[in-house]
Amino acid sequence: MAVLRRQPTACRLITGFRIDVRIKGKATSFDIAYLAGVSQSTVSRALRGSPLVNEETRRRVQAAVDQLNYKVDKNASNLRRMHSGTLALLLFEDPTADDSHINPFFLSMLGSITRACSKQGYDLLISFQQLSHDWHADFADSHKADGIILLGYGDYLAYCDKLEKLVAQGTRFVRWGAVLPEQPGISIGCDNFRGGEAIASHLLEQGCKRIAFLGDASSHYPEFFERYRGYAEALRQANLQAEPTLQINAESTERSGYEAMTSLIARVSDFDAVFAASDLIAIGAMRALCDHGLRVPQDVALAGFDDISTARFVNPALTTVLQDTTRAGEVLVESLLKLVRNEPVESEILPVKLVVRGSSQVDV
Amino acid sequence: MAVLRRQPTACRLITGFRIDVRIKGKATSFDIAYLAGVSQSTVSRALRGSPLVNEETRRRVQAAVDQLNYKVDKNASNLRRMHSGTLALLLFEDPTADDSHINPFFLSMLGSITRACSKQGYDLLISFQQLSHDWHADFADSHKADGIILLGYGDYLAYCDKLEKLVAQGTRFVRWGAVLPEQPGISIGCDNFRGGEAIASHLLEQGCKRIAFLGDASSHYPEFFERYRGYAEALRQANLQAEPTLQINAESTERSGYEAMTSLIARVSDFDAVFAASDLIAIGAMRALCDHGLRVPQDVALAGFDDISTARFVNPALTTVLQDTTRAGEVLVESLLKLVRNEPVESEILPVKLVVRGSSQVDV
DNA sequence: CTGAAAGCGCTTACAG
DNA sequence: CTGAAAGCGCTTACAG
Repeated sequence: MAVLRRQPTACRLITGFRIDVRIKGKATSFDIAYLAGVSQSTVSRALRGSPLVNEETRRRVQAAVDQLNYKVDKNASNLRRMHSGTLALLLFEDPTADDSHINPFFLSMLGSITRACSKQGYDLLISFQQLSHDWHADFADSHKADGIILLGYGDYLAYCDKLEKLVAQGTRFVRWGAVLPEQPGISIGCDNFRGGEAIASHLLEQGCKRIAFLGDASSHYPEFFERYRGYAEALRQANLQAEPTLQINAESTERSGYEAMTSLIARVSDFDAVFAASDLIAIGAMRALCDHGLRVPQDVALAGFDDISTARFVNPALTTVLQDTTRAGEVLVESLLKLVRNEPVESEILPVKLVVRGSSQVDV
Repeated sequence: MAVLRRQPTACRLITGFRIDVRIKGKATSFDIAYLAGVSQSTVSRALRGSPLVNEETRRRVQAAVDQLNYKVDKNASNLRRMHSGTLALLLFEDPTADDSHINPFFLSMLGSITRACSKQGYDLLISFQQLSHDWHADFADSHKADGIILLGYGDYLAYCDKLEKLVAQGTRFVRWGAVLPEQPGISIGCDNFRGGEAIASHLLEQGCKRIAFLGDASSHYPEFFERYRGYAEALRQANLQAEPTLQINAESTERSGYEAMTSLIARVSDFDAVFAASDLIAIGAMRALCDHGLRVPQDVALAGFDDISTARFVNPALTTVLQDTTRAGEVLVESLLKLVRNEPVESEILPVKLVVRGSSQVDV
């Protein structure tokens, strides 16, 4: 009798659909409905956890689902619900970077973002982008993602107006980076200023007086700039001054750190400490110092920023600033989902922690 | 007149749909059709590059698309085409690993896989998985992905029967790992055996006689085991033998390398070289050697495997084996797409390259 | 609590 | 070369 009541489903079966199911593993909600002896609507309700479904019915549906190893088709579900259930992560790279030069810090962020997404039941779509590309239109518009997380490095000013465009077209996004007034959209970042201040204060406490800064210090790279401003502030409080000759531009790679350090050594002889704007820069700098016969920390104290996992294992171990990437990933995803749900969201600055290791402890 | 001919579209407009378009940025192919003065079918054909469309018509459609910033809805398109346009990457981790302990080598792979995917017009969905989870059913079944790339570490034997299940249920997948006979499915991997052989031969040429191996050497970890077998083969060719006391288990983290090295030092005093099964292990080992007053390479020559970007910048720079991750990513994606298209595919072993640096050059 | 039906935005035979 | 129509597999008002 049940069979007679469900003509459409029976039809599917008669036309060999069941064989299809077996072969391709593509049972539909109609097959579940047939097996459970209910309507397809009820299957859908049961699977979406609707309170309207009777407990006993729900159990029968679940049994059929298990038996056929059924999974709701995301494409159909998303299409109908006009919602993608997916967030997109755009990871920017310098145009020059090859695969192996992605900052491990971003990997760590990637891991925690992925975890945070799946905890919220969202998928994560990842795209590596050159800053120059026309990325701003790509994701949200094609309904692939409900919102975008922007992560990466590169010239901030060059992509600022793309952020404006995103805001203008109503795309939901959050970015990881410096949190400054007047920025378009929502930003989440760590407290770069206090991190820089903490490093410089620590180096001053170690008795260092001439502390070099390796990394860009301009509004093109706001995160490094904030670290620099924190460093300058700590110097000021010690009645010292940040000297332009002690600042060398570097991007966040070991190679760039090596080169910056080499050029500093060539230009200046009386520095007693180096604050590298990232751990990768610091690792390159450490190598350069060593190649030039300078000992860390006896001749030059050294500190980085990020606390990537290698920092603890270089020799000597690297003093640095820990960014809590797990928390960062969660805040990014939570903020973006609030945006998606049209709830109010604020930019947020996450605390950092100074991690002192051998590379800066002069008297050890 | 054109308006009269397109009732359905006109309807959409009358009911305020156009306002929707402006606000939500969701133009549909019907809006494009209206604007271009053609049918929606033609819009779809034009956009999918059908040869059936007149050049002039195609141009008009394109103009409308540009004007409304239209993007094809992937959910609808994929649903209709019964194809997701998406590949999934499952990255396995040890249950113990936290975010910051992901091997940079896998990041590098991730980058090149992402690039290879977008070159082929596919999206990449990423999921970090514990080996223990019920991951095998997750992706392909829910139509989120046309195929799966498996990448990661962990006990091979523990997940081998899950591979069998994947094969049994017809899921398309390729895995990165050791390429061995009798494995279920398609595997792509580097030539771990020759890599291990090359390292050991090189160390022997440097005059080393008692070469330790840091890393698992059992069928639970086939990649490390292949490296170990290569190492043992090189020793054999030099009329030496791999000694069990000189092999210490380690997983691919700096910490594990540090611990393995420490325990080797405690147990054995007369080794003159260390071959670490990965660069991370080597970096941890280098630190442990140093902490115990042993100099690299004067007292102990050291080599790793992978050539992560940090390898060049530790001090001394690390001798290692380069895996071509760019090529690896391409081969993984190409092989998977062949599988998706039901074309024949074979497992493949990619060549490696010995990279000699300071850590193993005893006479420098 | 349940079922029949409309519709999400496309693609693609089918019929000119 | 083009259009009208069916249908991909769901979700959700609507009507019991």
